[in-house]
Amino acid sequence: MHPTSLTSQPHNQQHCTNTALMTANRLCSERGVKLTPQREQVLRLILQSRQPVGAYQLMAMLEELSDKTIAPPTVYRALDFLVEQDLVHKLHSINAFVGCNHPSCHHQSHFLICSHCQTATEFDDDSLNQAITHSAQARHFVAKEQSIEIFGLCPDCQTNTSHQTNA
Amino acid sequence: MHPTSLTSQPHNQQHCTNTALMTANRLCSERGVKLTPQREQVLRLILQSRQPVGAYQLMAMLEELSDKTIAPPTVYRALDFLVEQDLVHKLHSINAFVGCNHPSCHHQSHFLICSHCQTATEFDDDSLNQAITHSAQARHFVAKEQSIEIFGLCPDCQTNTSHQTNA
DNA sequence: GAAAGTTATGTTATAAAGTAACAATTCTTT
DNA sequence: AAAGAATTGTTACTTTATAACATAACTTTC
Repeated sequence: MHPTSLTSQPHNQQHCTNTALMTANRLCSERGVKLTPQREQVLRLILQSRQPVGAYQLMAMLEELSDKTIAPPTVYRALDFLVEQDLVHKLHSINAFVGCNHPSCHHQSHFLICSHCQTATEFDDDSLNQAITHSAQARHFVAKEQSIEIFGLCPDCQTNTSHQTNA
Repeated sequence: MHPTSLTSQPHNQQHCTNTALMTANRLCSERGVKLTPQREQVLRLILQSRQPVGAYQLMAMLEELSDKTIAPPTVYRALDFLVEQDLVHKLHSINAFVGCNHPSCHHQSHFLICSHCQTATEFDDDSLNQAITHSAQARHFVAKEQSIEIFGLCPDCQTNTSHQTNA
């Protein structure tokens, strides 16, 4: 397993989150930007969630935790920062956010999103990257950003054909 | 050029739209579903637009044309139908809709979206499809749908570095 | 061809997602 | 301590999308 992983597998969730937060702190410090308590809190909530989380879900969680009203800009600013720093990715198809798997290097990321349990698995496949680069070049298109989201059934949910959400 | 193309290149726009509408009508009839005047109108507006169109833009256009109030569900229902029938694709990153290039076959589609002129070019690259299938399979994931959106600069906007929107 | 069923559309209201603008605060630097 | 910059708080609003129910239009079937 990647030592700086920011996302969860069904093992030691708490440990992973902590490791990821430490990595995030280190990266921000190296980059001369600030992972303020508020930003770190949002990141923690995203990391602790098994599924991608929506901005308004995060708002509700923050309100629970702080016992005061949180307005949308508070969350969106934190998210903007985290996405900017590649600590979090946005899944456009479902308007939700997930922790980045390997935030250390600036990389292209792709997602497998399970339609059944909503788990999003990040992956970064070289041949896929090459295919994209090649496709773009063949069309004289200069590619900058990408959003690659694949829906289907994760390994667990293929066998568990039942109604459980795996949540 | 593909005989059943539903999208535009900077040539005979009107002709392309008409051809695409005929194809759409044929397909719907073959499939036993109805391309009602309202649905066809929405499709026409999408086809006639050079850029991807938002739902509320379509609403405004419909109001202009019909001179009466159009409510969101009217547009969204038509869009749902058109997307369902693969006559239109939704670009999730920008919440906008584009006509499908080759609606005849159920295919995977990918998009190059120009950050400068907002033009969305649909393409369907075999090696990219294979890379995706391979990536998914390697992770024991059963892929069903996909949303592949690549942002960057289209050929025109690389040379035209200026402020014009190419619209 | 009228009654029943189905599909499509109209209408009202509201939910969900995201941002603009400005005020207050805190953190930094001098 | 004062000035400047970054962050957070607050209010209001925009944009995107859907739920729920009423009405109208097609389509069988008898």
